[in-house]
Amino acid sequence: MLMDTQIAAFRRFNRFYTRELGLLRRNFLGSPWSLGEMRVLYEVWMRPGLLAKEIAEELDLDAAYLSRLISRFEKQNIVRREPSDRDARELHLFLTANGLRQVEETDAVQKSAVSRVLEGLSEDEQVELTSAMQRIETLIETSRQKNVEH
Amino acid sequence: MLMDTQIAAFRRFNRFYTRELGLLRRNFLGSPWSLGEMRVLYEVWMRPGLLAKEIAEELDLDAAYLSRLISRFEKQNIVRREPSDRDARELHLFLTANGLRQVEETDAVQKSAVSRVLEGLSEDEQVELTSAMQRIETLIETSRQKNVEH
DNA sequence: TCCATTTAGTTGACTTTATCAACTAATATG
DNA sequence: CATATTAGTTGATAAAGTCAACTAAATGGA
Repeated sequence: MLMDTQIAAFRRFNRFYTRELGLLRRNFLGSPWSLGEMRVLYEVWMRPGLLAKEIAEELDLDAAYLSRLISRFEKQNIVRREPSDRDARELHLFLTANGLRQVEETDAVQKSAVSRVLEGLSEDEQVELTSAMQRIETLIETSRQKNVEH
Repeated sequence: MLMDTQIAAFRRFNRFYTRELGLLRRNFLGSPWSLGEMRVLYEVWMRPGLLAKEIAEELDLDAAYLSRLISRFEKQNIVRREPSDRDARELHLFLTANGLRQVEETDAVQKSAVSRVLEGLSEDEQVELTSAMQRIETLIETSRQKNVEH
């Protein structure tokens, strides 16, 4: 059984990538938002009209925490809440024009942070890197399926 | 230039793996420590006699925050501080016997959490997964070298 | 139709995590 | 020796996250 080596490699990667994500995170400075805030805005950006509840599920955030985040975004004129026609409890979320502009700016900053890493590699290596990432996603999803089935 | 696709894939992976690490994190429940605490203890475990300063650099933690973490560990009889002979400002850190036992227990829990993911895969896939992880580490390190040079 | 239950979101109180600046004591350096 | 630097601590806060109680609306029977 090679399992033990595999486990060690897996965990080493987790430590490595935690640090790596931490480094990238510093690059978000310049952006006015934390990683968590950015991910909420990213969801609203990608799927306009989303409900808070759906974001909470997607990102596994506490409803109370999220509600406060969104209130703050609304006060700052970044996000707009729009009552649902079919269910008055629901509030659909949208970026305001102002919010869209800010999110796009931040997105560009993050893009260039990632870009800087890729630029340190040859084109072949770039493909290798992102292929490896895609492979990991696929394999972990595969494993999750198996674990859910049972 | 494929760059844009690469950037998108890279960032998708970052989002994916952030979530993934978040899930693993929940599994640490059962362990009495947060991810940050665990990483500090892990450092002391792996490199007995370490200084707080070295941990702060390694994990990029605030000195004040770390100082308090360590004080708490000391109160809980998990970590012991030992003044350095050559420099009285320095405090070498060690796990106590009690601390060692607890860290080992937690380590086993984490191992089995990772193990569960691997078990959802065939042996070939397991190797593929951890190879992809190692490849990513190597490539990102390579890129870092290039970026540091300049 | 009524009533119990569930659901989306909010609010208050609180804990944990993290940051910043000011500080002490020890060491290093010119 | 005098000044600057360093390891670590402390106080004051801020930011992030959690939990329970709550409101208002919708749902699903009996």
